[in-house]
Parts: sequence; structure tokens; C-alpha cells
Amino acid sequence: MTDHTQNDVYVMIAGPTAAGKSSLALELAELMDGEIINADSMQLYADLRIVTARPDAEEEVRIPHHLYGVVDGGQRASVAAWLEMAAAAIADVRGRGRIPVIVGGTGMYLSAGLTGIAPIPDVPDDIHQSCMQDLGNWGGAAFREALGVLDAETAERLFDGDSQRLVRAMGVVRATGRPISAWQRDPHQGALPGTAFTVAVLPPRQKVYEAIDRRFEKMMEEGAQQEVARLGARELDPGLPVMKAIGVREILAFQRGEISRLRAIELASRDSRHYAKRQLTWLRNNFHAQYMINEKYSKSIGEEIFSILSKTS
RNA sequence: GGCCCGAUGGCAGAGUGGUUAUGCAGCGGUUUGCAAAACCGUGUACAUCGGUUCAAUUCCGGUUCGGGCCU
Repeated sequence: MTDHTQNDVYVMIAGPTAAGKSSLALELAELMDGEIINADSMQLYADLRIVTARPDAEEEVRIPHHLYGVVDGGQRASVAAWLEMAAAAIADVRGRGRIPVIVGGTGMYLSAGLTGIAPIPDVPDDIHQSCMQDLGNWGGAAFREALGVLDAETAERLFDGDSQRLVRAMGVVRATGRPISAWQRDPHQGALPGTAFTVAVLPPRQKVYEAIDRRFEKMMEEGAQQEVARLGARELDPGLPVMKAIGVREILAFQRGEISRLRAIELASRDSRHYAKRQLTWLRNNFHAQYMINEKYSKSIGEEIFSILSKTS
């Protein structure tokens, strides 16, 4: 492993929630003198630490962690914002002569990191707002029809119910005069610099589900309620991403006395299972890792990956 | 022992003499600036036996099981 090639490499670890990505990242970082960079959309927010299963203080002491809890819950993160922050973090880590280890479960962030994103200009907030309003007033079918006049291609492939993408597509044409489908064909930009070594942690579905079912109860005991109560007290817009983190809605409902504690745990665990399923689907079809782990993380795996990396670089 | 009610897909729960409710779970998929989001797709199930009928999950009777009431 010469310095020249080694400098260029970064590790990217993907996997569903509760698969043990963080432990693997930690061990790998220790073995290869690396630092960890977050690629999980929810762990980005400062307000939720327990409920989003962020690494704890002890782990952050062992290895430097970046991009955890760096966005205020009152803000909205985005792929583009993450890409920029991640690129800066990588430069920072490399500046110290260390190797970046990116870990996260947000597929969109990971693929953007690998291939970049289309260079679409920002949509001004007032345009976005008016699109939201129109959608509300017209309904999905009519809104989609209206979109079809400006961007037939996108209107064609979207469903009436897909409010998020419909509004986004409309916002982009209205703001730029050019269909989002055209923008998306432009060369992508902002891929993370360097050569990625991709790792996927893919334990059997059953194992992931079992881990999830055990985990939420534990979070409740570790202070999830206080954390969520604090967030609730901020009375943020319920449409904000943090407010949609798994567990927030359920714990707030429990605290209002609407559901039992047990029910809250059941619902949050169920949501996590659904989430894990979507992640697994995404990984299976979109993330072609160079190294696949078909079990829950265990210690020897980190060493094996390390030895592979040492040989390839 | 007698009387009454019920028996529908993994669960909950409508309904109909012939045209497969629905919700949840499960499973599959989409995913290009809110992504732990936003979506899309997917199951003839009607306890059992016999009868009536051109046709029965639906009507009638027996049986089994469950629930309730009575002695």
C-alpha cells in the first residue's frame, strides 16, 4: 500500500437499520486509521440522538465522527447539502492523513456520493410553496395533468399520489423553464472525490427484524422519551424531516395519552421493519457492493475487509 | 340437558343466490435536492356434511367448534 493510492481511497458502508453498520465502521476505522463520516439522513439532525441510534459519546471518543447531529431540527437537510458537507469532511479527514469511512442507511445519499447529482438550480421557496398550494387545491390528478403541459415525460412516469415528486418536478420547470427530466440527463456533479471501496452489510431479513424488535424497547429505557419530549416542546412544523423520524410520532402520541407505551413500541418497531425492508430492496437493486456481508456484523469481518483493502490499494 | 347467537384469507372486519369489499400484517417494486420520506403492485377466503337451485360463501337441515342464557 503506497501512500499515493491509499490517499485516494475511501470506504463506504451501506446496510439496513440495525444491521451493525456502525460497529463495523468503528472497527474498520480503528484498524485502518480512519475517521467516520455519517451518511444517514436522520442522524444528521441534532435533536435526535437515541431514537436515531447515533453512535454514543464513548464511541465518538474512540474515533472521530463527522456529520452527526450537525443540522438543527428546524432545518431541512437534502442530498445536495449532504454531498457538500461530506466532500468537506473527506478533505478534512485526508488532511490529517487518515482514511474516510462513510457509513449510512440513506440510499439516496450513498448513490449521490458515488455518482453525483444533476446540477439543478435551487427552486425558490415561494415557487415551491405555490406548487404545494396548487397541489392542495387541484388534487393529484389535475396537478399531474398541469405538469404534463410543461414536462410531459415526468408527468407520464409519476403517479397522481406521489405528491413529493410531483411538487418537485413542477417547482423545477416553473423556476428554470426546463423540465426536471432534462436536467437529470445532464452530466452529474459532486461525486465524492476518490476511489470508493463499497461494503454492504446484509443480514437475513429475520435477523434484522429481530434486532429491530429488541432495539426500540431499549431506546425507551435509554431516554428516548425525554429526547422526543424536548423536540416536541419546540413545536416545530410537523412536516419537517425530524418530525418524521421513526418513533417521534409514536412517543408523542404516547405522551399525550393517546396510545399505551406498549403500543408505541409496537408501532415504532413496525415502522422500522418497513423501513428496513425498503432499504433492503434498495440495496439489492441499486447498490452493487464490492464486499457483501450476509450476516449481522461480527468482529472478524472487519479484519477480513481490512486485509482485502490492504491488498488492493 | 334445553334455548339462542356466531363460524369469512395470517389478523381485524363488511357483504352478496351468479359480477373476487376494505384495513392491517406479509411479500415484490419505484426511488436523481424533505428519503427513517413520498409512492406503486400483490391473496376467489367464506367451518364441515348433505339438500334446494341452472347456480350457493349467501337459502334449508345435520355435524363440529366457539360464545351467551336457562334448568
